[in-house]
Amino acid sequence: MEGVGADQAILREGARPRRACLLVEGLACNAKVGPNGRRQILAFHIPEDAPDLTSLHLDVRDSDTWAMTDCMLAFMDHRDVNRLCDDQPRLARFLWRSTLVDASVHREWTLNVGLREGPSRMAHLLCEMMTRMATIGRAADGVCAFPVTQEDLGEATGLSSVHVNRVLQDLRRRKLISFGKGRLAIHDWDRLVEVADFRVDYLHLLPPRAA
Amino acid sequence: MEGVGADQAILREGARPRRACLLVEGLACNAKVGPNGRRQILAFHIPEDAPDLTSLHLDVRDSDTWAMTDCMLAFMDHRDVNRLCDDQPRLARFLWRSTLVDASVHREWTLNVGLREGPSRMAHLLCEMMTRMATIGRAADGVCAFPVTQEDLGEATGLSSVHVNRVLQDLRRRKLISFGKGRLAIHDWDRLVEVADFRVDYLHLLPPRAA
DNA sequence: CGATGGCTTGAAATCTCTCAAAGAAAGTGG
DNA sequence: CCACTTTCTTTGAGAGATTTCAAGCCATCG
Repeated sequence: MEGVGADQAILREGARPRRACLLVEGLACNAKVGPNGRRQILAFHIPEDAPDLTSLHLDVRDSDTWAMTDCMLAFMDHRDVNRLCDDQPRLARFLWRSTLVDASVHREWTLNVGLREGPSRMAHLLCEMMTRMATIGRAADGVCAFPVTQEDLGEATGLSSVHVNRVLQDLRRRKLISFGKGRLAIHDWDRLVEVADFRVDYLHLLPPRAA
Repeated sequence: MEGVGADQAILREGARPRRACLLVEGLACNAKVGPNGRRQILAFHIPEDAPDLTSLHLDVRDSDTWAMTDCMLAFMDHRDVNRLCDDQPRLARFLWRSTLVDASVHREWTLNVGLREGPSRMAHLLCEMMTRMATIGRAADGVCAFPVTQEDLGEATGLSSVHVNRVLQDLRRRKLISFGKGRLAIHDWDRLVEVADFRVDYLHLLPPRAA
């Protein structure tokens, strides 16, 4: 278990990690810097995510992982993970599956950035975050923590921070959401989903286990 | 081995394939339709690609796969693939790895669409296609087949077909490329790479095997 | 209390889109 | 082989979304 402070790098592009990590607490993101030094956020990581299963079989990291808040991480050597996977095909399949879900989310993000316009694009991101937070039991009554700046939202959606501000105002004016002070509240889920064109399938959520 | 005609669906969103497929010949793409019925192409598939390893561990397909030209496909039952993987960890790792590379490509596409502008975005796509075609031995002297319409290019880059046309004209005028009649020629690789901000790492190409 | 980082606003500049039409190219059937 | 149809490409021009630049505001923190 290790802590990483807010705005610190967890993993850098070009690194060759020898252990896998699990995000236990905090908010992190996966990002790349493009031309003109601008950053594109490619995914957000919330607790229970494994932000770097990718390195299990890809030598060199192709993107950065940043802690957006103070984070707590758990680690396990690749060697051990691989041994476990060899012994327990079900575990291997579970981990593999989770990387496939990540890929599916990436596809949806490409679509999001590629053909939805501002408000819809932002709405989609917010729907996704709320859904995922709910899945790990960290959302209640349409409210969850989402401690990012408007600039971060811009980097995730491919919008300028100025435009993010205007888009958020638009969504607020329509009484769909509240956002501020690290907190996201969705006031009208159905309408937001509609604005976002949010179809949850791409998250490939597992059916809740019987209790 | 099965053939699929141009513009036919190979796999549909919502399907639950029970076999994996390998593209032997032809050009295919992975795509989703967004709101307003527009299509976003998420990846191109060339021979030797396995366009649907995803279904090996994800029950329901989250995107469509289309044949862009006549395609030839080889199939193998998931059951058999899984059995092989259980017996041969190296094969399992190879297949898993290949899905991780797909994810990496998706990340780069998100960046591409998210923060590069028209000409750069198009240039990046063309660099990627040329590199991948060269990798399977299907490019020579900066020329390869790329039988897509400008509309297709628009769907892959998130640009309108009208704008694609103008962007292509721009790249042609700068003597960087030729494109037409299903053929792509890159005249000045270095400058195109620069325009594209193309850094090949994300493709995670394997070092060529010793002969 | 000053300083810093984040949020908000306005206005002009850009890029990209849409609409509309015309020109090439390719395929089809007689 | 030509006439015809369809699909793809090209052009122009106005509309729209989004960006950039610039400034001011507000909160938080040391």
